[in-house]
Amino acid sequence: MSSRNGTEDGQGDAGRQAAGSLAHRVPDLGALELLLAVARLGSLGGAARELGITQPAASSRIRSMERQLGVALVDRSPRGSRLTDAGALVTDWARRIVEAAEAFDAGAQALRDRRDSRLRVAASMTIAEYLLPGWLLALRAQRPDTAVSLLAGNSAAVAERLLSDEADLGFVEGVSVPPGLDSAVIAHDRLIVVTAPGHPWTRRRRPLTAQELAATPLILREKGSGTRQVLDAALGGLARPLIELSSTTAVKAAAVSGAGPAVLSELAVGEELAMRRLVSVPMADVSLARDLRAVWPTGHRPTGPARQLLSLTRG
Amino acid sequence: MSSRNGTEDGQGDAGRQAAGSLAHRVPDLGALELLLAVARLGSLGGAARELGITQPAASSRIRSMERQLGVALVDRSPRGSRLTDAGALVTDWARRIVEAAEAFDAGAQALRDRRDSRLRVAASMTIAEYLLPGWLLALRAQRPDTAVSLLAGNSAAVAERLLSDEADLGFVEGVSVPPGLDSAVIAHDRLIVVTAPGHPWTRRRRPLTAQELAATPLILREKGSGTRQVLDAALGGLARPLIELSSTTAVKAAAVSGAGPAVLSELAVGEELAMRRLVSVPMADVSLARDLRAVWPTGHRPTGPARQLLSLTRG
DNA sequence: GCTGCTCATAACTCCAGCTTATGCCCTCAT
DNA sequence: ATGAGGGCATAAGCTGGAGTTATGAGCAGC
Repeated sequence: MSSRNGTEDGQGDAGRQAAGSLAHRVPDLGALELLLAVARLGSLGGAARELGITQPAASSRIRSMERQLGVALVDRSPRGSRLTDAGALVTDWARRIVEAAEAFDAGAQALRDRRDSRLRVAASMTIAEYLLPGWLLALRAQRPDTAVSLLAGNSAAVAERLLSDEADLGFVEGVSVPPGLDSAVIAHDRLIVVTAPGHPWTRRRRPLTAQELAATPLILREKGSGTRQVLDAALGGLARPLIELSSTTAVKAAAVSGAGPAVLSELAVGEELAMRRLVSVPMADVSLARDLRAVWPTGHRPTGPARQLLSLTRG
Repeated sequence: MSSRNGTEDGQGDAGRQAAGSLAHRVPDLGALELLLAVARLGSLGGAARELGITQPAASSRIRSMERQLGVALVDRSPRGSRLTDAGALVTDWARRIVEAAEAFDAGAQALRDRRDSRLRVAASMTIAEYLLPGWLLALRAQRPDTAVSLLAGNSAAVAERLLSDEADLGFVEGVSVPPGLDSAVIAHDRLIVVTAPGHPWTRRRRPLTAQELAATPLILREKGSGTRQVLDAALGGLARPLIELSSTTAVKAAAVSGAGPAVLSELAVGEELAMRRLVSVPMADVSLARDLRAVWPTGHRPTGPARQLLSLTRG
């Protein structure tokens, strides 16, 4: 498969794993970035230069990654390095991790740069969690020098920040727009009913009715949260809580563990649905759609970086 | 914000970053896992126990993560630790990275366990890249003890493995099912035309016609690839290559850099579209849909783990 | 045959993260 | 009140991984 490299590969004791949490079985970010650079540049040394390390460091790091995974990733030759078939696959999977890390970084940086940023954003939790990092990344690609600060809170907090001129642009997910603000719909979201696989509702043949939903104890966010507001409005204030939890994550975890049905934004459960950790239960007559809106103080149309960010969120 | 912790936070020199690639700005996987455990258990010591390290190690690691990010993440108190608001957000972003890492791990492990696995899967590249890791993760959740091996290749290679009994279940994306195999459609995919933002096609008011597409030099996969087959069939074998590249990734990279329009599976460009690195160009009269199919030797209906994996891929 | 690209190996340094040992704070039950 | 126990912090010492420099070897093209 290779020329002279002698990676030795598999067999050894690489078949086993079990030991060590993820961090011991998955190469760290630096190694994954290096792998992507090698894939792109076709050379260990070139990749090393790009990352500001020396060639032997890169060589050794790739080698130890191959040992860790038990798979040969690159085909070394005296005139460059190409990915093996397995390496190409691994590189694609690695790219996913790196992209998630980039989103993390964009978000974390916005969280850190509290004041004196060129663009101050206030957003509700669901948007801050699931959408904003991607937007910030896109913004950074277009304007690398724009420092962005982020403050996450509920609709009222967002409105307050905007009106006191502590933020330039806000994002909310409520049913109504807080007074004193102009808004534009940037996306749509829908609440869906989910349960763990195996729940009786997953075997229903007819969609669930609002009455049934209202009659069943549910895992819910606390009163006052955007999610809960929409649900209560749709059911006429009748939602019966089985438990009330204060974060989307906690609700998901409870639902996954089989505690009962939950109602959540479809943004929040994409991964879980794809992986069959949760199953969506069709609804018949209830409209749980809600708009996601960008908001700003009446009159103060977004300009400069705020306008640019806004334009990124459409589509 | 806290009791006595003294994290000191921000200011220092945390506002700046720029230096160091991602790996220097994003905590490593071990730290992120630790953070998730703290969030779940509400205690540093508890999280430490779960990960098999000591309490001081956990404490110090969380602290250095806070220093790295310049944000206080957990609120320490003599009776436990809770996430701060910022911490909750960071934790959600971290979960994305960890989930990508879990998919990586599931895939890598399948790649390593070449022979003597309980379930041997052969899949075409697009499926192996984008869908299989998630399925393997779901399978592992249900049957942690099932060792899976993965071999990626084109449709012909998949068919060959199945027919020579070197694989138990296959996945292909071609237009036709190779002879000797039974199949079931498990999902649908569509090829879409994409360009970098700013390309003239992104400002079109009418959808693109097949003729226009056929008349324009495109960034394409090489002849023989599943993607190219579908495109050539849809256009009547007329696709004009601007360049031919041998991996989806290379095509994407070329398109992002503005080299020209490309035709790719929508599975492959989800991230790029969301982030506005690429823009989709609507098509008028061409049907670029294709089925993704599970395949197995005629007669040999999947049983055991193969059947279970198959059931995970539907829906 | 020389030059320039590639990669590998060896010896050494350094730091991040781990451990053990210890102490303070707070709560709860006796 | 007072101890027991859970939770966190600090200090000192160890270790391994990742980095460095220095050097050698394979292959291409002039």
